[in-house]
Parts: sequence; C-alpha cells; structure tokens
Amino acid sequence: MKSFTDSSTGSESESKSQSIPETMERVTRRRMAANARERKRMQGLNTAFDCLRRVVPQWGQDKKLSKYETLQMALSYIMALSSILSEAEHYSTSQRDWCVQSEGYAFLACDSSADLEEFSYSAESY
DNA sequence: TAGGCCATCTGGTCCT
DNA sequence: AGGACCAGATGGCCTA
Repeated sequence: MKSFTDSSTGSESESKSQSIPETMERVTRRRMAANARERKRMQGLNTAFDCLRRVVPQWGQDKKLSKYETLQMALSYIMALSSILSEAEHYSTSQRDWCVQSEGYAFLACDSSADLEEFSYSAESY
C-alpha cells in the first residue's frame, strides 16, 4: 500500500518543476492533511465509545467490550430502561403516591458495572 | 496458527 | 476547494 506518511523523499525535485500547477508535493500535502483529519475523527469516535462503555453495564466482564458489543449493550440497556420507565409511568398514573425508590429500581443509582445481577434483561432478548 | 479486533490509509461522495 | 463522513483494504497485536 502506498503511504503518504513519509514525505521526505522526492518532494524537492518536484517542487522545482513549477510548470505543473498541481504538483505531487501539493497532492501529498493534501493527502497527509486528510489522513490527519481522519485520524483525529476516529480518535473522537473512540473517545465517544469509551464514554459509552463507562455508562453501559459490563456484566462482570474484566475484558473491555468491543465496539460492536458496546453498541449492542447500549441498545439493550436503553430498551430495558425505557421499558422500566413506561412501566413506572403507567403505574404512577394509576397510583399517584407510588414510590420511585422501591427495591426494583434501586440499581439505577448504582455503579453501572456492579450489583446488576437482578437486571434480568439479556442482549439476546432484543 | 487462525480468527477477532483495531488503527490507519485511501478514494469516493456529499456538503459548505 | 476543502472538510466531513464513509466503506474497503491492509497490516499489527492478542488470544484460544
């Protein structure tokens, strides 16, 4: 694969031939800038994945979730939480003084990775 | 050693 | 024209 990361060779002789406006040097410079932007973009994406990993349940895994697993887990987690929320809303409309701090929902305030054994939704169920 | 995951490069497309 | 986004290709690293 041809790489533009090493631009040290050949650029000087090409810059002397000014008859061609779009020199190789110029193309190389543009490519390197695009590579740098892409790298930065992917780093931003990975930072976002790390943030997501921190808020998503890990199910006691010591190994870091892959990107695909992180997305799957986030999807399951969101589905489960919205299910709980709609259940709670349904319950609160019928019984106004319903206590949100009942045992079944206490885990919401927990550290995301711990104490989630009672959280009975699995990724396969969605 | 094969397979999974990832980072990077690259060219194409769309948008400003 | 240049930047953002995307998908394919490629090579490196790690683990079973």
